[in-house]
This record gives sequence, C-alpha cells and structure tokens, in this order.
Amino acid sequence: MAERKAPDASRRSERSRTAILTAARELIGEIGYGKLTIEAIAARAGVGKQTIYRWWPSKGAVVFDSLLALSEQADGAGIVLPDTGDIEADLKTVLRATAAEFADPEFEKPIRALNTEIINDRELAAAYREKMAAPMTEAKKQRLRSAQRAGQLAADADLDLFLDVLYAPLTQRWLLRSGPLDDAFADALVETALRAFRPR
Amino acid sequence: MAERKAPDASRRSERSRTAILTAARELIGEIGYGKLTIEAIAARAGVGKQTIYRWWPSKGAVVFDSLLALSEQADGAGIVLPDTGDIEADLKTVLRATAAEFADPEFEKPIRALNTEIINDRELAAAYREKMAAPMTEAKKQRLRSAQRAGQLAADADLDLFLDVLYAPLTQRWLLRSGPLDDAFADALVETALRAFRPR
Amino acid sequence: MAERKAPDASRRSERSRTAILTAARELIGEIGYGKLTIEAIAARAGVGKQTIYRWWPSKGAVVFDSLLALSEQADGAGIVLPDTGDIEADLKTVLRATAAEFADPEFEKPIRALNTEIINDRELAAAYREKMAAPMTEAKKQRLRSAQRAGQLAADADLDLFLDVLYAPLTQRWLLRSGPLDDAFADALVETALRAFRPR
Amino acid sequence: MAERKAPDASRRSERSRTAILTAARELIGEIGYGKLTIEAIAARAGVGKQTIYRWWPSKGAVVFDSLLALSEQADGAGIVLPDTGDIEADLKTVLRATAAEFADPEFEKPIRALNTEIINDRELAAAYREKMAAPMTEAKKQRLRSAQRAGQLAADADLDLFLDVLYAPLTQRWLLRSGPLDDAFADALVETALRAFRPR
DNA sequence: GCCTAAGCGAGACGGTACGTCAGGTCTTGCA
DNA sequence: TGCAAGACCTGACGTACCGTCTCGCTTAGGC
Repeated sequence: MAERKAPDASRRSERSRTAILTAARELIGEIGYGKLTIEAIAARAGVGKQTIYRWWPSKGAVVFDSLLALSEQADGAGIVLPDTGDIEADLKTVLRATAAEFADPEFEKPIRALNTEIINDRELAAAYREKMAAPMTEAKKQRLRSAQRAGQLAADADLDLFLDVLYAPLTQRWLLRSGPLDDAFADALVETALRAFRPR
Repeated sequence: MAERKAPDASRRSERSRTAILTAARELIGEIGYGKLTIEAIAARAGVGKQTIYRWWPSKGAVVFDSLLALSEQADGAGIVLPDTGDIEADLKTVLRATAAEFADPEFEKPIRALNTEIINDRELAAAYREKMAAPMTEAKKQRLRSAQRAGQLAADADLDLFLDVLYAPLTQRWLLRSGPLDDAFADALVETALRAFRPR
Repeated sequence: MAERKAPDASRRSERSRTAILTAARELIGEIGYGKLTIEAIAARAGVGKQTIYRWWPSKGAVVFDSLLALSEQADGAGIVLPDTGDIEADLKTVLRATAAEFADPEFEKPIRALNTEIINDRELAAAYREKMAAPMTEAKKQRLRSAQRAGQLAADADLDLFLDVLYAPLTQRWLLRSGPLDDAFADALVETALRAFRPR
Repeated sequence: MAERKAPDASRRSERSRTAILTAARELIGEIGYGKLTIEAIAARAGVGKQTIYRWWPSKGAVVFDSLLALSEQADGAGIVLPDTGDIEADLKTVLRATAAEFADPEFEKPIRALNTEIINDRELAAAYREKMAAPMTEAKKQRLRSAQRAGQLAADADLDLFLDVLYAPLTQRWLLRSGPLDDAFADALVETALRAFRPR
C-alpha cells in the first residue's frame, strides 16, 4: 500500500481551505461549471495552485466540497420536514419548495455542476450519497414513518421506492428540461405517489 | 445581413461526416466523454479540425450527432413495444430490458456522455427531446393507450406523468448509482406505477 | 531514425521567428540571461509558447539564435581586418577594440549569456564554433597570412595556436574579471604573441 | 542598523554544514549543475531547506563552498610545483597534468559548474580569485621566479601575463571544446610562452 | 470538358489551462 | 533556539487542446 503523497493534515491551513471553497462556489455561480478552472479558483482564493492539488484529487472534488460546505451550514441542527398531520399537504409544500429551488438561477448552476460531476465519477457519487443525500433522505423517511403511524401510508411501503417515485420525476424533468416545474406538477407527483402507496 | 459562415451543404463530404461520427463514438467508448477532444476525433477520423468546426458548433453537438446516428439506425423501421394484452407483463419486460441496457458497459459510457451534455446545454436538450426521446415516448404511449382501451389503466391517466413515474426512478438510480438496477426494482416500479394509475 | 517531431519548416512564420529572436535579445539586455524565461520571450514577442518549443529545443538555443542573428547582420559582407602593412599596429587596433567591446555593458550581458550556455551544452558549443567563431577566425587568419608573406610572422607559425595565445587571455580575464582590460593589456598581448611567433 | 538576519554562527550545526556541502558535490557529479536544486540538496543532506537559506545567500555560494572544501582538503600543506631545474620540462609536466584533469569526467562537471557561476556572479568571482586561484597562482609564480634566477626566463617578465598566456588557451579550449587537449597542445603552449619570455 | 470556387487534409498559429517542480518564506514540534 | 519537516504563495515549466488561419490538393458544378 504505497501512498504517493501523504500531506500532513494537521498542518493544513484552514484559511486557505475556506477561501478555496468559497471561491469555487462563487465562480460556479458567475461563470458556470464548464468554464471553471483550477487557476481561476486559486487566483480568486489568493492561493497557490499546489495548495489545491495537495488536498483535492480533482476539480470535481473541490466543487463537491464547496457545495457540501454550503449544504452542511444549512442543516447544522438537523433537517426536519414539516409535520402538520396531513402528509399530502406537507409533501406538496416540500415538493413545491424543491421545484421552486430548481427554478432559482442561484441554485440552478451549482446543482447542475454537481450532477455533471456525479454522473461521471463513481467516487464522487458515493460521497454525494453519503454526505449530502443521506441526511436529507433520512429526514424525509422520518416524516413518512410518521404518516405510516397515522395510517396515511401503507405500513409495509418501501420508503426508498416511495421517495424515488416522488422525487426522481421532478429531478429528471429539471435536468432534461423536459417539462414545466410548476406547482401543478409537484401536486400531481405527490398525489400519484400517495395513491400508489396508500394503505389497503 | 450576411452570414459569417454559409458552407455549401451540397459539397459536403459524406465520407468525412461518417468518419467523424464513427471516430467520436469509438473514442467515447475508449476514453470516455470527459477526455474526448476535437483533435483526437479529427486525428482518428483522418480529417482536418476545420472540417469538424465547419459543420458542428460544439463538441457536444458532434457527440450528440454520433449517438443520434446510432439510435436512428436502430429504429429505422419504427419502434414498437410488445403488446401481449397484459400491460403489467409487457412493461416489466420492457423495463427489465432497459435496466439491463444500462448495466451493459458498452451502452453506459455513451449514455452518460449524452446526459452530461444535455444537462448543461439547452439546445442539445431540445434536440434530444425532439430527435431521440420523442419517437420512443410516442411508442410507449401507443402501448399505454392500448392498455387504457383494455381497461387496465385509468382512461384519464396523464400518460406523460405515468411515463415519468415509471422511468425517472430507473434513470436516476442509474445516473447517481444510488441503488441496484435489478429485475426486482424494475418489477416494483411497474407495479407501483400501475397501482397509481389503475382504473377506478 | 525515428524523429519525434518534424514541423514543416515551409509553413514557418517569419514574423514570429523574428519577433522571438528580437524579444530574446532585448530581454537578455534588460533582465539578464539568468532570469530570462520562455514565457517572457513569448509574451514580449506576442507569440504562443508552443511556437517557441516547436522550433527550438532549449532556451539556450533561442538565445544562441538571437545572438547569431545579431552577428550575422554585422558581417553580411564578410569580415575584414585592417591591413596597413604593420601587423603589430593592426593587431593592437583590433585587440583594443575587442577589449572595449567587452567593457561595453550593452555587449557584456549577451556575451556572458552565450558563454554560460556554451560551457554547458556540447551542441551549442559546436554551433558556436561553426556559425559564429569560424568566420571570425578565418578573417583573422587571412590577416595573419598576409603578415607571414610580409615576413612579420614565422612562415611556419601555427595560426590556431597564435590566435589562442592572443585572444584566450583576453577572454579569460574578462570572463573571470581577474584583471583590467585596458589598452596596455591588449598591447602587451600583441607584443607577447608576436615575440613568440616572430620569424627566425 | 539592524541586520535582518543574524544567525548565531556559534550555534551552527557542523553536521548539517558538512552534509549539505557533500550532498551538493555529489549531486553536481550526478545530475550536473544546471539541474541542481536547493530542494534536492536539502533532501539528500537530510536537512531542512531553511538551514541552507540561513547560511548561504545563493545556490552558487553553496556550490562554491562545496568545491572550495574539496580544493582545500587537497592543498592543506600548501601547493608546490616540481622544480627539477628545467623550467620547460617542469611546465610541460604541470600543463599535461592539468589537461588530463580537464579530461577526467570526474573533474569536468564541477569545474564547469564553477565557471558557470563565476561568469555571472561578481562576488563569487572575487571569492574564487581569493580563495581558490590565488594560492595556486602564488605557487606557480614561485616556480617562475626560480626560473628567472636560473636565467631561463627574462628577469623583467610580467609573471601574471606569462601565466595568462600559458593557461588561458588551455582553459578556453576546454570550456568551448574548440580543440583537443592533448600532450602536444600542452607542450606547444609551454614552448610558445617560454619563447615569448626568454631572456634577451 | 474545362474552369473555378468550394471543401478538404494538414498543421502552424496565438492563446488558456493543465498538472508539476522549485524557489524562498513561514510555522510547528522536537531536541 | 537551532533544526527537520513541510505547508504555503509564487511563478515558470513543458504539454495538450482550443478555435482560427493559411497552405496546396482534390473535386464537383456551372459554363
């Protein structure tokens, strides 16, 4: 097991790390992922290129970390979905919000960047599932289990499948721009999913 | 209003066009989309770079055309889905086949390449929907309408939504590698979708 | 005999070639050979770095060519040394001029640069002897042969040796800064050399 | 007027100093002066880079010191040239030995390195003259004075000039590789120099 | 059937960014 | 407090491709 490099993480400059992630995030918003370069990140962060290459294996990894930092700061205290007792209403609220987020140009570019990377990089995909998707998924399942207890969802429903059916069409439509992402679509998805998994 | 370029399509060399598309397809399979370069395509095709720039606006467009050529040769005679009269069985057959295709490394790289391009290029996304997705979608709807007539599907079902619910989870799982693409998953999707849209 | 690259010299841009050589010469004068970089040459010449790497194997080669161009433009019509009939007076004139040239800061930097390169590069040394030293040496020998015919120099004198004895001390003293390069020194060298090779 | 650096020489690690000079000398022999780097010296010597920068102002200075150490160990007891009473024979012996040394690849690289440095660095040139050349020159003059007393050399001969005429052609030819450095050349130089400075 | 304008292969060009190497400075334990 | 270790910013390296631009050479259409 011959490591080629083993930089001493204890000596790592927190100042540089933060500056790099911030610069990456800003640049994605400004010029888009496709035109993002390591040199530009380094320049904007006031950092040597080597400092980036020392700590990240690829441009995609930097971008991933920069977005991860963003998402982590959001859910510092854990993510909780609304629970009014009405699963349909709550899911519509959440899905409409997600759809709106996709439409926000501020969010659009980074998320497209992230998806581009994930599609083509196995390891990044794994990191995404663990670090970014998992906490969100767990929060959603929490709400679904509550609905199961309330008898609004089949007790034996496969929650992973439920979430796939609920969210994948939304994401897909956004990625491929194959249709409008309006409230009607969000509502229709919720209704469809609940219909498929309603208690017998 | 003088166009800057107006290449005379009637003089276009079919030999070069074919060689370029073939080279592009081969290279995607060999080195992947990310490392694909115009120079490599030109070299492999035995063609000057200018000949590529003359006829395509971007690398993505070449790649798209090369995969389009592939898909067109497949459905020259039109696509027809099996219709045994049992919509559930037929859809399971089709979805299992699609899942298997995704698992085939031969198909995997080009489709990932295509998705990468489409996500980040509006025009390519439109071209994809028109040239590649539309015929497929139409064939699927054909089969679904047959099921509606047979009373196996709600007569007022939104077929676009149905197809989204049926296929998006599959594509998503494949793109993000978020779970196994086995027969069980394909079957579960078909059952879920049909449950959501069964006649009242 | 597998050549790795074989750029087509017939397509070479004369404009670029000239700009590069000029830029190199100017920069040597301004910042010195040690701090000279290919990037700076390219930038000053308004040229891509690749255009330099395409046509020259090393920084030293560029510098050499730039000085060669300089020397060639000087002796377009051939070099002729003064011949008043008095070899001692003529040589003193020439050596004093050479010493003065060495003292001129304008000439100093390029020549030091050249020597630095030549010392450490066999091929450059060969090129120097052929392209730059040889014509000069031939001109000097011409004058010496005239002196031999006039009976001012031993008829069987080894002219190469004579020139070494005459010039090497001058060059050496200049390179190592081991003593003053004044007229007295030039005169002394001439007298010494002539004394050693006077006719018996 | 506070010096920016004032390392306390009394605390200097002799172990490090020696290791650095040894490493420098070895590396010059192995990879040549041009490719020599401070980092490589530090790594080979098992020393931090700062320890080098603390005690030497430039790479050239390290190299110089490393070669100085070499030459000092050689002439600890003072240098004495052979004195058989026959100045011509003695000088031929010495010059032939010098020529042979130049041909020895072991000696070649360091001396070329040294010359490269000296040519471009005034201070190093001065140090060279004082520390390395001077003792050698003095030893040679000693022998020449003996020859003057023996009537084999003009009593009023300029010994510095004599040494220049004798050695510079040899050094020059070696540096520029402009001719063979054989015994014949060494002998011819001695004969020429003696002819120029023989007693009247 | 010839002429001529176009497409074509080739590849040089001015550039941008790559990923690496080394320079020289600064910081952190260890001895 | 001198040292080894090595992270840091800087800047140059030599390479790979970009998209544009000539070069001669086919090669097809209009005359």
